[in-house]
Amino acid sequence: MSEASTPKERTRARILDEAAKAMREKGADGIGVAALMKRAGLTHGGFYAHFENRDDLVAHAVDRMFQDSDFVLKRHLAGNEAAKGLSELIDYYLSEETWKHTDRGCPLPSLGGEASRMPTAARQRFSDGIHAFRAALAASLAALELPNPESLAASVLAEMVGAMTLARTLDEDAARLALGASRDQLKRRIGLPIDAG
Amino acid sequence: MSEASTPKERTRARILDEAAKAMREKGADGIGVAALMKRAGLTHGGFYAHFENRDDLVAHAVDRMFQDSDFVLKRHLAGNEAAKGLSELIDYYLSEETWKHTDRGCPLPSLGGEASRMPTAARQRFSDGIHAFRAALAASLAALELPNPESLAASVLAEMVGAMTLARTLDEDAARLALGASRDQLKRRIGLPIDAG
DNA sequence: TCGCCTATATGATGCTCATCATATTATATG
DNA sequence: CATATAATATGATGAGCATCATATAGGCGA
Repeated sequence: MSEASTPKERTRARILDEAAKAMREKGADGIGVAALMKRAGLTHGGFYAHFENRDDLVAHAVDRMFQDSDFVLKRHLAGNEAAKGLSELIDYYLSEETWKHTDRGCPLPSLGGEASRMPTAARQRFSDGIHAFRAALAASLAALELPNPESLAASVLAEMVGAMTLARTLDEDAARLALGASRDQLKRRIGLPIDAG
Repeated sequence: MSEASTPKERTRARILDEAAKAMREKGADGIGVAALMKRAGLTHGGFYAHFENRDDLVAHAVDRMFQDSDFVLKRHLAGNEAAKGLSELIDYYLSEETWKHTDRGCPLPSLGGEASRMPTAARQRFSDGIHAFRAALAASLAALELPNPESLAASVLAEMVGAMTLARTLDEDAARLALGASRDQLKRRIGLPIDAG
């Protein structure tokens, strides 16, 4: 997942990978230091050679999550015509695959609500991640020559995050409906064709 | 806040009021049994005379939160023309007042992300609350004779929840922009007039 | 006023957690 | 092969937690 030069850096990256997965799946407090280190194939003692304390870990884990998110974002938006990129991104972000795999990709649906209660460093990472996501959407929307691309981008991002948040608390059938509704409405208001399905 | 007949019922209601406030503010795990009972003017021992265990408390506290939310919902939507009611609801739900007072009203922005990780009883309460919210929106949208009111209602709810979730992780200036953007875009797509401001 | 029952308080138990001091293993260098 | 240094392991400490057994207090019928 993450490459690094020294063995220690590789170990640190492994810890962060596991933390990023576990926290998206179980919440920021959902995994303790000992359990996390075990998942990384280590014991709890070595933890403080890699991080100042648990808060420091959380902040860097949030970074790691937004790296995943950015990767997906760029995979769809970059090197695609704007309309196609946006359509693909909406379909992927609001897919049943994404619904199922709570430990991957964008941290906002699973941890967005907790972000405001996190220590400053982690919270700042969320803030930066949101701005970057919104800016990427705004650029694509501007390319489509839609009016107020900045405002529309904020609105689109809000709906994407909200729809997945809600869908994840619903059972599978209700989630399917909610996700489909937001995929359709989002494409409609961006002026994209709506595929049957 | 809540009335009841026997003293014990009044005590229980007080505990639930405090739990509902504290959990919206600090997260579902943000307050322990002892601290909660102290906020209600009691000590920790009596807790189990009112609730089976902590999970039971959480489930009923979520109920209590959706009662607050429903009250606000109906205050705006009922006994108002549909257009006016929706406009007021959007303005209130996405207001800076709501942004500040994390311990009041709808639990979805603060706890929506955690809901999927809660025990079944609490999670079911969230699911019911979402359906009721969506149905109320759909009824108002249908009165406006908009196409696909059910789908639109799901989409509008998603944007409302997502916008407040994101705004709460942003600083005040960025939050103001995000909330304003979603207020405008929501009204635009519902065909409501957009007030200057 | 006396005793009963309901509601709340005290105190204890066992668990999980973050953190740290110290020991041990692994790696690299001479 | 020996030694120094870096990386991880062991074990302990103290705090906070949910839960429960038991004790006390406070209102109500006699």
